Amino acid sequence: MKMNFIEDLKWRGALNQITDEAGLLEAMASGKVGAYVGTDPTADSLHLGHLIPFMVLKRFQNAGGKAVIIIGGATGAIGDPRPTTERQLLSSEQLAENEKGITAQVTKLFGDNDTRIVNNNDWLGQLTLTDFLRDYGKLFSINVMLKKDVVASRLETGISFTEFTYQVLQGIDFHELWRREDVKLQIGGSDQWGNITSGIDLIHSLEGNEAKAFGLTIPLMTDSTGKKFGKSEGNAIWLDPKKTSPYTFYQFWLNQGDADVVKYLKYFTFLGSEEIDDLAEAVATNPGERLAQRRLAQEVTKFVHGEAAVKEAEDLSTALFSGNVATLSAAQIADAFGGVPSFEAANTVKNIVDFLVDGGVEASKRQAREDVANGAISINGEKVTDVAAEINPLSHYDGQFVLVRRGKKKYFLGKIK
RNA sequence: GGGAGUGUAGCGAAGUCUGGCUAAACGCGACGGACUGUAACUCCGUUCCUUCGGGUUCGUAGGUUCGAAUCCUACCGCUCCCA
Repeated sequence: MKMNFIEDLKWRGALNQITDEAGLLEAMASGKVGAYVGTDPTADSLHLGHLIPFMVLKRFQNAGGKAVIIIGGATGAIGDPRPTTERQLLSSEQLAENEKGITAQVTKLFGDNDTRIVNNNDWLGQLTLTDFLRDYGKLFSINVMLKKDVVASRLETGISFTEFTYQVLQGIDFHELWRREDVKLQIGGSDQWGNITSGIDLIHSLEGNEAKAFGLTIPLMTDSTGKKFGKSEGNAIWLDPKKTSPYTFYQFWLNQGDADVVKYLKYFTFLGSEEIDDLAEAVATNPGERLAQRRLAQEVTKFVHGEAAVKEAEDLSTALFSGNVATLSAAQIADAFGGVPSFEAANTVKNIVDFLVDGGVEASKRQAREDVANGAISINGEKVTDVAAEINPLSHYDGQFVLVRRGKKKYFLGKIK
């Protein structure tokens, strides 16, 4: 049985609020309509949190819609208010750099025939202050703006006029896309509800109450322990392979707990209900197999980094967790371990503790000594427990590499200069 | 402008009255180890640096003292109340 776009989202647990479910389905049925997700260039890469609305947009596209993505060059210069504190403005250089990075990533994820990627600086950047106040400002009621959750929470601690205005800009975005790209739906995280409804209200003001415009938000993602999703050891998981290697990315998904994996399969993959039900069954009957985790890791890594990256990540995982790394050749090391954090090492014999600290594997000598003494350190596949041990970087792999393992599964690759 | 608080290790939070036993309780996080499914739970260890002698810390700068996170002075930051 085939579910429609909304039913599918509900089944996936990916629907938080929607303005007019029946109206949206009707609009989708009566012709090709567009939906958009906006993202501000607050960093030079997207992370897993950003992926959530994009996945929904992709589903919309798969359901026959047109996908539009706004890169918020202009809104990013203003800053979407956070519930607690004012944002630090980004420099225009930083902003430009972030825009470049994020545009490239989005293009990689969505860059096909049926996707439009636009930058709101193209229209917001042209708007003069007086036009802004006359054409749009009149249509926004301060009273309504003050009631938006984010603004209300900030009235206690203070909010600048700049950030207060953000919702107007996002409203203009929605209208602009409505006008020029036939976009009828805006998709965002649950914190975007206020901004989305601002846009819908603006469209109604400008185009009449009959104008079709819809909004949809996605629930905040948390793991089974209630923690915010998407961090690994305190670090964000980035989509940029230079910031988070495909191997680390793959491992992040592979290591998800049984309690979360089915939820994530629904959220982050395009697998259908039968297949996910089967995987859920596998988790219940044979959790040790981790069939669901493996499938999750494959699917998401494929979506973000491509088929080849999946194979590399799996090969590397196999090498690290089952193989004997000491027997690998230098070429195999170079080939397989590209995804592991690396450092430069001198070609001279060095004490193990100094070697680890100099390579950035350990933060201090005290820590290094502790880990060595605890048997947490392996060099080229051999455990080193003597704090006084000397490391000869040229002893393995044709003198090109030193493979360091800290703990059970953290690897570092020393490249000999 | 007046008044009352408050500032301690990554975070939270004791210690301050009654100076030394305090490199500083405890919790969280983080990092290791055992167990295991490259899990979860649980358990154990570590968590300022170190040439392992010691060194440098409790907002900042001075002062009192044999000795200060603890007492005094000034300054800076934050919070609350009144105007």
